[in-house]
Amino acid sequence: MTDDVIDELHRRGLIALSTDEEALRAHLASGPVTYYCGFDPTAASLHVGHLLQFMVLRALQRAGHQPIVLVGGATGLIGDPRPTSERTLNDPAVVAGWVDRIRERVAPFLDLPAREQGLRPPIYVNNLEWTAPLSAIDFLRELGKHFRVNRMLAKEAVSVRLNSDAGISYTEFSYQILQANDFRELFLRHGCTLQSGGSDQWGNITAGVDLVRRTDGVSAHALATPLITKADGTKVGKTEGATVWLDPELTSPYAFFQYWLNIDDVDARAWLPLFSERPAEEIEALVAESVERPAARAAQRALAEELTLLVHGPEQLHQAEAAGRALFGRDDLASLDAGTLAAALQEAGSVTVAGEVPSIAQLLQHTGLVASLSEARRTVKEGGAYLNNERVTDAEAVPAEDAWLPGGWLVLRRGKRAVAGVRRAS
RNA sequence: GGCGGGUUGCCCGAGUGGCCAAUGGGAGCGGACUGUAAAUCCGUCGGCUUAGCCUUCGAAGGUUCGAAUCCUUCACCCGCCA
Repeated sequence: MTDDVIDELHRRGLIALSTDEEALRAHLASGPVTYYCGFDPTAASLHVGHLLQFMVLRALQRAGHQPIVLVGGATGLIGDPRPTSERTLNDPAVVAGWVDRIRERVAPFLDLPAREQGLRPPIYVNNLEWTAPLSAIDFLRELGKHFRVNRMLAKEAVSVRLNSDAGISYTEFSYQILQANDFRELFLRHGCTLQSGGSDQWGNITAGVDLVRRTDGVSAHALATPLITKADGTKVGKTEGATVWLDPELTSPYAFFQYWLNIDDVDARAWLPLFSERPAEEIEALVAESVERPAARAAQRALAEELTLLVHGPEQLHQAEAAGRALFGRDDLASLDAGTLAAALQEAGSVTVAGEVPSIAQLLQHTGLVASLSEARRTVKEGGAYLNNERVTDAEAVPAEDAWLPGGWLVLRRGKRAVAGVRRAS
């Protein structure tokens, strides 16, 4: 049992808000604490933004505490109020599918350390278990009585929406009650006394702390991570307009690795302590290195390596790294051996063609580098399409016979970074 | 239930009968510069068999030579009143 988790979390910038910190320190020092963090299934997978929550969960687990991972099978059906507009309700069967898929992907973050370092294995729960059986009468009598509408209206997420054109539905307004009840259920079932989450969840989290105190007379605790932002103000966890997911079927380990490798210097330095579990001195050294020789991208590389390893494992990391070297290295493509090329292109994404060879515009579309033929033609016109590292000038042209590289491959590239392979069926 | 306002391309937001595939901003994408950065500048930004054609302005009908723009009905959202 180490008593400096809070120090570590502070050092890494992972605490934006917390309930009485001295009380929390004392609580953590008094013995293993059961804590939880919830994830709502609003998509088939979690993304880079959720990764931050696992950093907190892991740090607490390393300190000897008992993690609970909650997947919101119930709350995912209701929808947490977003500041912009009302959410579209998802089909219950779809949400149930997402719950399973997310739970599968989440395992390595906490199960692996439990197995390898003898830490406490996580408990997995789904709030549908206790929320679905809740009747309207119970909801209103047992839970509703503990909530003052005045306070509920004052919560940031609600007040923003009340003042917007979109307004807020009763459904989403009720969300905080459900999340508060989760905390209480976990307290009753598992003795859970600490909840962590993003600072955008703070209103919901404190609603739970309040509920546990009112109903059970216990002072529960809460921690919230800061909202991470990018230096340029754009959304975190997006690239090429697409979300960077943790599920390899949605975002390949190669693309995941590339995402981190490409974040800008300012962000890389700022995010290193948040996302890296390296010792403080090592992180400082990497930041210094990044300032001194930004072009080497030491901070980006460290993040890419550490997180790809964490999310996808050593084998995938190795392949993602090798692919990046092959595709962006100085070497002439034709000089790469067939095996290296094939492995790299399979990582990057590839399609196989049989029979008559399609035009370059069609190949760009087939590989997913562009969404439509119009976009393919536009890209060529703008000088952004490359075949084997040579700029393409005619979108309708068919790749020449001698363009095929060893192993029957073509390397298509859009812009500087988006690469895909085309293989000829033998 | 009554009255009023609204629904436009990824987002915000102009547009009130032809000059509208639809002003502008943001995001995205490409190029130049670089470091597979950032900032900046330039270009682009519905689709297709691309000097042309097709489908878009909540949905369905209608008026008109012609509609995002006018009329009718429906759906949804917002506000005020009951």
